[in-house]
Formats: sequence, structure tokens, C-alpha cells
Amino acid sequence: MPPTSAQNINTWITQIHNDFKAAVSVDCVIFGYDDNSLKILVSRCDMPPFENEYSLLGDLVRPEENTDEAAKRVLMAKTGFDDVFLDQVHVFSNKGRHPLGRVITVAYYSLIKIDDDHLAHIQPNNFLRWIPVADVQSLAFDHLEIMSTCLKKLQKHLREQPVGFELLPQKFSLLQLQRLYEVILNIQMDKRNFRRKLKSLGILKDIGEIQEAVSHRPARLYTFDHNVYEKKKNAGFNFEL
Amino acid sequence: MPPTSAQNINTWITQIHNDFKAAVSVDCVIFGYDDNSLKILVSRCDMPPFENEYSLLGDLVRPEENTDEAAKRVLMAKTGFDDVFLDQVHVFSNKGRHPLGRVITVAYYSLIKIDDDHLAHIQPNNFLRWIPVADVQSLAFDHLEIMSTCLKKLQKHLREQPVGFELLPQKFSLLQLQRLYEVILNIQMDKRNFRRKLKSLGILKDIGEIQEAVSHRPARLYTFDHNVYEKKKNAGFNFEL
DNA sequence: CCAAAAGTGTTATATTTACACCCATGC
DNA sequence: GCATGGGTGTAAATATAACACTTTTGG
Repeated sequence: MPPTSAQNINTWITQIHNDFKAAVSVDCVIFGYDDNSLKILVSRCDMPPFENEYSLLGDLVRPEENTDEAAKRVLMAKTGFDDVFLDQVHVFSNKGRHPLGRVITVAYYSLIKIDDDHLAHIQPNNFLRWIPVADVQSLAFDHLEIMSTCLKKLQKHLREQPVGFELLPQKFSLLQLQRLYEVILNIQMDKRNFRRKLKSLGILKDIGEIQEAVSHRPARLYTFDHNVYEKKKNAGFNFEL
Repeated sequence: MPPTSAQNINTWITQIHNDFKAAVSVDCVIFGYDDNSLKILVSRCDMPPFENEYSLLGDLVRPEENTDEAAKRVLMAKTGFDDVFLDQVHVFSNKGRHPLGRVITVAYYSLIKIDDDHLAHIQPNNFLRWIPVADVQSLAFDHLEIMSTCLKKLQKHLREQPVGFELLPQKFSLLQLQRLYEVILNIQMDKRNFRRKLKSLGILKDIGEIQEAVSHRPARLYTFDHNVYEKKKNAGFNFEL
């Protein structure tokens, strides 16, 4: 016999307000790209038993915000940037994943440009550190698994839409862009084919400037053309590499 | 000045065990395919103010289970199937999304074969109903948005990996498969190109049987070859359509 | 003049698209 | 015999992959 409406609702009310509640957090895998290497921003963990580990940046979701807002708040607090690429990736909810009790976390990944503005912001905070993804052996909690899941999502995204620009300075050379793809996807690419392909997407704007003070032939500099990208995306254009 | 460790932990303990808790639920968008139409399994909603609406199938996550387990439990309870395709899609956490208070929900989509086993299971439960996705105008809570997000994810998956088989009977004809792609993706496909492409993936097994009692030339029947698929997937094969 | 990265085209191969007719079955 | 879906091949266009040399700058 199916339950009646009244029974169902009373059960819900009891459970929502008592035993079935959980703390909900967000954790951000903040990717940056610097010195030909993909890095994540982590913080020294201050919670036993992980005092010697680094952890991702996160916080509990507050009663008045949704998880996107919580993630944006964490990013603003830790990086000084408000307008960053942010993507919800996956929920991690295994029993026992947090030593203080049940904490269900929503993982996000974000992409930021490691520039002087940002570095000035984190300088005073000696708990924060950029570490190369390739060097990460372990992290506090289940954060290694979270990082790994987010890295896979970033790699997938990189192949199907132009997210790489979010990690580069506003002006960049084609080789810089190619190296970024190579580092993140862990593959080698052909210079001429890469250039042809990217130019054919039509989302690079040649700004008529060249590199300065480099000890080789200076490269042309490009920017990402957001307008063209949005227009083409809405028209169903396929940006796959 | 950065906070000390002790302060941080005490703050966490307070927040985890008091004001910052939320109820967490799972909601499943259960897709089925029948009669050349994509459908979802919904239930008459018994919670004000949505008594005249249908809602997705979901439940609160219990203290001893993770969200995947909760979603599997819901599926087992509502469809009678244990071994179904299930994919976590997105978290919905807007304030006010649930009338009884803060409920954060993790959305899953799943694919099931609407066959006799299943129909026998839901028959006794008159609260459940299959409705064509195309006919859904509104659902309780924010479930219309959840359905729409899950449908987009299904469409994306269908283009990049062979999930369509999960919706068909074990034995199917190539036209059945093509119609499924056309209905879900809302496009027209060329019969000869579709067949060539699918056969080239190597994951169809011709079982040497043909349709019976059809008033036209009977079609050959195929099954999905899980073994070959797993092998090719692990080798990095690209199944994009 | 040397080191370092910039920049550039062609050819072969693989993939995708468009397209039309005869076949087997039930009624 | 007719309605219904089953089943098949080819040619053109497009996209991808492989590959090497000259140019420009700083030191």
C-alpha cells in the first residue's frame, strides 16, 4: 500500500529538521598556469590528522547562499578575483571523508591568471601556495581524488571549448598557447597544424603587437575574442581540437 | 592577520553541528524510451503547494550512505532495477527551492529499459507515470530545470559514448537505434552513413537473428558488445558520432 | 655568427557527406 | 500488388596528419 500524503510530509519534516541533515561545503580546485606548468592553489591544512598536508580551498555553504555563490566567495577571498571561470564538477559524499563528521562537498574547478594583481593579493597570506599538479602526491581529506576528477574535467573542456585562454595573460603568443595545451593534455602537438586549426576557429584577434625584449625573433601577440566566440557558440559552432 | 588553527577548527565544529547544516537529497531523472519517444518516470507530488504537479523521484540522503548509494536506492525502489546506468549531473541549491526548508539536491540521470519486468514492478504503484519529455510543461519544485539540465547531459553523452543501448531492448535493429538517436538529439540522420559509422565502432554484435512477425522485410538484430566496448575504451578509442 | 623561437605550404590519408534503388515480408 | 521498412555503394568535399626550411632578434 502506498503511503498517504500526510505521512510522507511528516516524515520529510522530521528528517529535514533532524537526523538527516549534513554539513555542505564547497571545495575549489583553482588552476593556474605559470612557467610552463599547471599548478593548483592550496593551503596548509590546519585540521588533525592532516596538519602536514595541503588542502584545497573551500568553506561551508552558508544558509543564505547557494553552492555557486559559496564557491565564488571562496575564490574572491583566496585569489582576490571576482570574475573567474568556475565550473561545478562533482559531489563527494563518502561517509568518513571528513574527520569532524558528515560533510558533503561540492567540487568546483576554476581557472585564473597568475599575474601581479593576484600575487599581491596572496603574498600577505602565508598559508597559500601554488604547487605544480605534477608534483602533488597527496592532499588532506579526499582532496587528491577531487583534484584528479577536476583535472580530468579541465582536460575534457580544453578539447571541446576554448577555456585555455583563461589561464594565459591577456596577450599571448601562439606558442604559449600551444605549450599550454601540451602541458595540460600531456601530449605533443604539431606547430603548423595547431596554428592553422586555431586560426580557423576565428576566435583569436591579432592585436598588431609583438613580444619585446626577447632574445629571438619576437612573436605576434593575440587576444581571445570573446564576442566572436559567443556569436559562434550560439550558432552551434564546434570548437573541438 | 590569518586565523590560527584552533580558531578555525572551533569555528568548523560549531558550524558543522549547528546552523550551517542542510538536508541533502538526490533526485533522479529516469529516462526511458518507448514508442519512438523519450520519457521520464515521475510521481504525483504530494507536497504543498505542488499537489497538482508531477515530481522527479528522489529522497533524502541517509546518514549512512553517500549520494550514489542514495540514488541507487531510489532507483531500486521505484523501478525494480539494481543495475542501471546512473550518472551524477549537477547540484541544485538555490535558497527557497524547497518549501519545507533548505534542501540541497544532487541530480542524477539514469537510463532504463521499459520492459515487462519493469512495468510489472510499477504497475501496483499508481503514483508513478511515464510521461514523454516533449510533453513536460512543468514539474514540482525546480524539477523542470533539473530535467532540462539532465536532458542536455544525456544528449552530450549520446554523442560521445554509446549510452543509447541502455534504453533499448537487449536485441534491437539498426533502425531502432537510429530512431533513438534522432529522437533524443532531435535531428535527422542518414541511414547509410549511420550504419557505416556504427558498424565501424565495432561494438555491435550481429546475433544472427531477425525480427519476427513484422509486416515488412525483417531486420537483423544486434546486441551491444560490452566486452569490445570496454577494451576499446581503455585503449583510448573515440566513440564520437 | 650563434642560439632560440617565429613563421610558413604541400601532399597523402582519413573522414564525412550526399544521394537512389531493389529486397523481403504481411496483408 | 502494395505498403512498409531493410539493406546496400560510390563519388566529392572536407578535415587531419606528417613533414623542413627560412626569418628575426639578442647576445
